Amino acid sequence: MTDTTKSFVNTVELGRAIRRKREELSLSLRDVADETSVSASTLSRIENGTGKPDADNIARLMNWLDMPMERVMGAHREDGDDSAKAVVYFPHEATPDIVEAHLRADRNLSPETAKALSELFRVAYTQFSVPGSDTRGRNKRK
Amino acid sequence: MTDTTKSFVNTVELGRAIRRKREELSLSLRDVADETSVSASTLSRIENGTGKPDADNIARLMNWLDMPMERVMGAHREDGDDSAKAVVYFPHEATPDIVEAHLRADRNLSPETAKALSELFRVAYTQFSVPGSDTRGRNKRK
DNA sequence: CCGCTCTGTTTCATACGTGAAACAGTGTAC
DNA sequence: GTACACTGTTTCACGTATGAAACAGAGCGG
Repeated sequence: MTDTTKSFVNTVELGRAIRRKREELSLSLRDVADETSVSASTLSRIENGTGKPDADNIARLMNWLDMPMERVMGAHREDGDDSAKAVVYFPHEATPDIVEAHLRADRNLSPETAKALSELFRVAYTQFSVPGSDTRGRNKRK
Repeated sequence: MTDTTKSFVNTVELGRAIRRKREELSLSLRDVADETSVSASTLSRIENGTGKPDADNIARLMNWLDMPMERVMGAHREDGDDSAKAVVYFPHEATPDIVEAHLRADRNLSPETAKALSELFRVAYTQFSVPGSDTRGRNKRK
């Protein structure tokens, strides 16, 4: 199930980002629909992570979010030495979810900071993540 | 204004890039199909610019091309340069120093977390940094 | 209470992208 | 010749993403 070689488009992340920004701006689904030319129904499905959005719609929404494509369409394959791709090994084993949980659990942490850092971590992680699987101690040497 | 009605996915550019690299490597469609998990038929259609590929397939092929998503999705600029490097634009204006200052100022934040996150941010930032946000100038300039 | 207007969600028919397989060439060997 | 192994292209049944419209609910004014 956690086959990273198959699922390239992180629709869940996209959906959450959209909902977050939309609620932040107090916009309705139809408002965003008007702005992005993505129908409200499709928008709802995307926010709820149902199905896989069309490429055009993804692009439109990424544009609306002002979010880099790599954030959602990050593809890391485990093929050989492509030294061009930077790989970072994070201190301790940590996944975005774990970090986010940590930050969220830290009640003394200001919400903005927690959010920003969580988002930051996710960006960096999805970009640099070790090709192996999740929290396993297997880090691939280059 | 935000004429999002335009097609964001430049399939023609993608198709040409694939064909170019494929022929450069003297690979058959089925070879690339094996490498990318994209069927040869779909690959042929993409190379010929027929239809609009699935988001997953686009991501797989971008990965195979080692080409940034912006090249195909969103505002694409005409440029003969093939410099393909992953670029991440962090949300909001944030430099490692600013973030570190924030973390340091947040006294309620556990020191280890603060340190780890600060370090993490610096690593990610220096890796991905978009020094001038040079060529794009689309927005989010700094 | 009854409309009215907003919200997000969910049918529903349609459109289309998909991969397997069939097809059409093109060499190359025997 | 005619087999065989390739190539790229296209057909075909199927799955599914899509937007319009219908739906369910909340809030509000009359």
